Amino acid sequence: MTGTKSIDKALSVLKHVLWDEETRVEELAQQLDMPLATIYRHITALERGGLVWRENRNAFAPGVCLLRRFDTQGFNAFLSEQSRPIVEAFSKHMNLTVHLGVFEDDMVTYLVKCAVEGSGFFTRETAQLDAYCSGLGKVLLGSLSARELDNYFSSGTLPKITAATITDEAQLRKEVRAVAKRGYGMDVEEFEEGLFCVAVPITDRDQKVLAALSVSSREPEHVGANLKSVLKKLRTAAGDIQEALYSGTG
Amino acid sequence: MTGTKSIDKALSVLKHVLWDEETRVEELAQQLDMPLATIYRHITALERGGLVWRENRNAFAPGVCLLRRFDTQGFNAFLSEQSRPIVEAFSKHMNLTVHLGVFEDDMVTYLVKCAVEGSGFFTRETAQLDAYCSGLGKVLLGSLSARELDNYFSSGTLPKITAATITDEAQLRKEVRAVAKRGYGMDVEEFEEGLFCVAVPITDRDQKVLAALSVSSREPEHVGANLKSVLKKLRTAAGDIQEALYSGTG
DNA sequence: GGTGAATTCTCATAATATGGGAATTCAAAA
DNA sequence: TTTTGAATTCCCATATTATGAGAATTCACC
Repeated sequence: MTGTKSIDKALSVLKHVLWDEETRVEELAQQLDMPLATIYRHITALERGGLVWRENRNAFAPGVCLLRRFDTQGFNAFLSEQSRPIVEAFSKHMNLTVHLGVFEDDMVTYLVKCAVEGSGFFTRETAQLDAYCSGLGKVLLGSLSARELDNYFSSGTLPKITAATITDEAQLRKEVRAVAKRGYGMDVEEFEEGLFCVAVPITDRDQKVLAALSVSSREPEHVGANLKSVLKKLRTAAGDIQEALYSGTG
Repeated sequence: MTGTKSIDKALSVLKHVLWDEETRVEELAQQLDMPLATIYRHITALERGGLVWRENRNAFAPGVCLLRRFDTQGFNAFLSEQSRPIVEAFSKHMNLTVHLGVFEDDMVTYLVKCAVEGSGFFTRETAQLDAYCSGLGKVLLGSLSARELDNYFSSGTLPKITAATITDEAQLRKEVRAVAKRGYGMDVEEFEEGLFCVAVPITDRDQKVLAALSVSSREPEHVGANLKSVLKKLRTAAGDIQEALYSGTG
């Protein structure tokens, strides 16, 4: 009970803010008998931590971290809403098809897809696809704990989709570890002949992987000569998305 | 970003502890680069706030407040597990039937029931019963916000079960307000002829009502001459249950 | 009842949170 | 646009509070 006064206060702000549908900050200050400046300071800290999301002037909602942990549906909705404009702008800027996906039930769920004209992709938003055969999927697999990865491998098979698809568990494990280590995943015609893909993780501020972002292309130089430049832009976009998941800019 | 250093740290402890299935406190200290004493202090604060529940030496789980907000099922399970021994002891001590119930879908869900021999009650655990005609139900109704109460009244009728059942909305609203104000609810043959019942709220440490606890009896003195004494014991038991919902003592 | 690990306690001190009020930003209206 | 009142951030001297090493205690399992 000693040495935690400010924490106790911050937690009680958290509870009031999340447990009451609507909260005027000034009323809150009165209820909790704290000066306005203090309340605002605490709210800011909670936002920065991803515990609280500021809906608007006097409505608060659970932040990314709480959604991620306690409300998968809400998290997915929030993530696609926040990332969509960034993904769209990015796709337009690159003139390439861009996907954002999360790992769910041992599959990749595509939450956002921005396709460029012409290049027919059969992926659709909210579609679930296998993880082992795409760059995006491999990034997500790379974020799993040892236990989760074991579980993944124990519950499915790895059908060969193209000549390049990795179908050997040991080899895929190695690849996934490598992807996690180097921080990006690639897919060179493993999913479809003539299709190339680069993907990076989208993390929260604590480096926990929330989703992955990929560009797909039919031109090999995107995974070859231009890889470095593509990666840089992907990472910038991923960073922008991370930012968008927290209320402040902090 | 200023004036919240300790809060930031506490929040990061919270996240690590809840987002990782298993956490050795000492490892955590290393990961977060904080001294052991500090980590323990923060964990204690989080437990005290009802955000974290200490499963055992190195496993943590969401505390009451988080369960209540984000996981109704988990909350109910937790509540019945924690309260059952207390309810049982209380029932034995009083030699009366005791119920613990929560408000869910405009009904009362009975989570724990301890009946004394003989006095046949048809309530069963996990059964859902109407709220308007029992002392326990009225306590729970008394904890609703104006909006929730409006919603309750707009979605159901108030059938007359016994001669004493309150079936008029205005009258029930008045009764519910009174119950909330005086801190306990009674039911004098409103649910069953010859059955009397006294109920008090079980709250968390922030005075938010989580559930209600009632004793039922066929002897009118329990709601008459002995009311004061019954109430006192009920409140003690309710307090004990509150305690049991937080890891530490306090 | 013994043993090693986990947890709490202690307290002087450094570090940090505090808060009143001014300054600024915001959002809705004119 | 401009106005306007409210919401939010900023500022900074100071008191308050968090800190953390190590000792003391409790715990859980043998």
